[in-house]
Amino acid sequence: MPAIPELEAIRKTQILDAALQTIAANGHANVTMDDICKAAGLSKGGLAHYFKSKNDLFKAAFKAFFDRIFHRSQETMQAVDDPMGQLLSFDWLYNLDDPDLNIGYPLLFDVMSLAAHDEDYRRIFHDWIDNWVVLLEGALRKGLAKGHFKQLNPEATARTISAIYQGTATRWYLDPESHTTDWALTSFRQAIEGLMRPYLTQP
Amino acid sequence: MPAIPELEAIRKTQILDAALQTIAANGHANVTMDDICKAAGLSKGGLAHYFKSKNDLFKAAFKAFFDRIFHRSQETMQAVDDPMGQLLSFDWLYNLDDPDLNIGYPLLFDVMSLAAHDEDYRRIFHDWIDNWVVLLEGALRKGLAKGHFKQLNPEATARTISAIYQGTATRWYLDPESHTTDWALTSFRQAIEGLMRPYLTQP
DNA sequence: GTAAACCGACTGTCTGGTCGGTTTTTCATA
DNA sequence: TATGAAAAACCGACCAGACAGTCGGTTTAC
Repeated sequence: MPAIPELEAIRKTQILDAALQTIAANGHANVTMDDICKAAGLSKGGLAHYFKSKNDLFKAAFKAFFDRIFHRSQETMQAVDDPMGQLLSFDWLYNLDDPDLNIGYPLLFDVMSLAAHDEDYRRIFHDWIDNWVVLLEGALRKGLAKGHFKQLNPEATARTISAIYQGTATRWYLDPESHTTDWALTSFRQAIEGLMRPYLTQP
Repeated sequence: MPAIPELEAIRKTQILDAALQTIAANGHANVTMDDICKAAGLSKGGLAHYFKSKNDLFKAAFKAFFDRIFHRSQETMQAVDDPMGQLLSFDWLYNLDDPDLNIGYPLLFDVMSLAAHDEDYRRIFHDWIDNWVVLLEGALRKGLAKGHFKQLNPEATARTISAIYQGTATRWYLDPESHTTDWALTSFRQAIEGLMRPYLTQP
């Protein structure tokens, strides 16, 4: 019987947080279980009590993080009312003062490189994308319902918009010397506005 | 004295090719020197004669591949004359029958995840991007000179276009069930055409 | 003969997972 | 409330496999 009912949840998030920090700082390939143990303040055996294997832990960590970041972007988007404004509401992606992002970008790159060879990570990537798409699709449908937009395929367009965000963000994060924040902000706005122009009812 | 003058070059490309195939198939983190030795038909000592360390070999392999793919895209683009056509000439990126791409995508994801933690790989990524940008910039400058385009910043716009390609391609490759080739082709065209519309002289 | 090219057994290190043991908590019972 | 058995939580030494790099020796080319 459990000591404290919430203990398992507490320990698990403690371990997952430690794993995320360590993976983001060093890359998944350079992280050992000992590293995570130290970061989590637990012993090897203690950690094994909660996660069967390194693989299990890593997958759980990635899933947990992308869930968190999704909920956050959902909130940010819902703070905006105008559908077009919602589509453009992800400029917080380009703010490195945000601690989530310093974890999020390395993690995303790790997931992508893993997804190229591992079905489970492909699934994690897929789910993450789908979350974004559902959000953007919501804004597009709202715009259609309000009569701001016309004739667009919400899902396909949502995927395109999200791909534009990702493409711009990748460059901005990995090669900041050549891709300033100004460039990133201007780029995604111009690209998304250009993409949406044919679908606007009031030009 | 060298046995055959060209031997070193032959062996090196032989090893690099083997490394690229193996890395692309398994991911850089899952490749051992023995794997590459087998793929290259050389022994450990033989391989060591040409590359000091795993690190050296991997970096050389990545560089070699991105060089190759750059020359190829250069040729493809120069086969098109119209500047706007040149900007849209990278649809071969969305053809998985192409053996280069089955190597290229996994490699690109590996480089990005490595670049997040290693300066040398950041440089490789940077150089690769720059090659693309120079190509696209050329097309944009040509369009300006010919009077097809106006008022655009060639470098910034080239970077945006290249980011659109990359964002779309990433989705298409890693999550093909939700991102069909049709979607990819339509997406990048719509996004790039939308981006370019304000800069066109003849609408 | 000599140097480059190549071989493959060996070594030292790293690391994930295991496992016997210890501490802590719970709870039934007196 | 005291007690003690049982379960959960946790520890860390240990093991076995994997792997990069080395090195003495062999083959090949000139």
